[in-house]
Amino acid sequence: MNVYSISEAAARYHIPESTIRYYEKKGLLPFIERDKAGRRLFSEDQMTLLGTIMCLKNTNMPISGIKQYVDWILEGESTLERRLKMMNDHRKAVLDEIALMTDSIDGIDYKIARYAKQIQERKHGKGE
Amino acid sequence: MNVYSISEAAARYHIPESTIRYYEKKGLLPFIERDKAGRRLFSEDQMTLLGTIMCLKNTNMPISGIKQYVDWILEGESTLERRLKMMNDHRKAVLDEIALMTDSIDGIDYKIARYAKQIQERKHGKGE
DNA sequence: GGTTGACTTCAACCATGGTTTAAGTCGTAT
DNA sequence: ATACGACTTAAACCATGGTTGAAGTCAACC
Repeated sequence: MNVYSISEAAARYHIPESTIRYYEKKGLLPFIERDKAGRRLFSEDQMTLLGTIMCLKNTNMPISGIKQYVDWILEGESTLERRLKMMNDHRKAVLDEIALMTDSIDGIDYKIARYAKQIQERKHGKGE
Repeated sequence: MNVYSISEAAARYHIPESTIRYYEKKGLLPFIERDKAGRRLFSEDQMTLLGTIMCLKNTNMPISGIKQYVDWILEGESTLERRLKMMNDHRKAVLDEIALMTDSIDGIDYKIARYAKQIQERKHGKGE
């Protein structure tokens, strides 16, 4: 079984090592082995978990929510339904957030159009 | 010219009054008049500005960025190009963020599919 | 004329999500 | 043997974006 150092994990997900240590301390990355010098060794499974954590983080799930999710994974099969519901609820929340952002872009586009027009008008007005 | 109270402004944009006071203190809402009892009176223009601020906030522009934008508005016509560029840059950043979220949803969907399958399998396995 | 409701100010407080710093350990290359 | 780079810990520090509390003012209703 291949293992990875913290710098490899950090590089793979484009995050600082300090963030990974912080996540471990918060309980998002349980059971990370160490080599005899005390350095973290990430298994393939833990890299995958970190990938999942990044998906959740990228979609603005709070640390506390991610922690709950990881705790349910550790608890085993009996939490499958809860995990499924959590992911489904989260998916919905993310789609809502994207919709809000998309709507807000319309307001921004309106500003862009107005500024572009005003700048054009000012150019044409020059020298008249 | 119609004017609005802070509670009307809060209701219109679904935010707490405390947030509006906070935004004013941060310089996002300049020149708000008061009645003789010291209560804020929002003009139609200021309500519109608050609407724009909410668009920027909903798309995760930091307060400092919104402040810069408002300062440029106050500075007048000479900042039109800068405002246009800012809105264009922001638009691009928002689209990138939406793309990242959309990609992350794929990871979540994968989990949803796996959990749904595992739950199904467990059901069928029961009683065998 | 007293109470109620909507507002005011200012400062203190809070959660979130990390980042930074200091001091130290280990393995390897010179 | 020593210097270097990669790593470790724990605690302190930081920015962001508000929220909350105390104490007070004012207009209007009973």
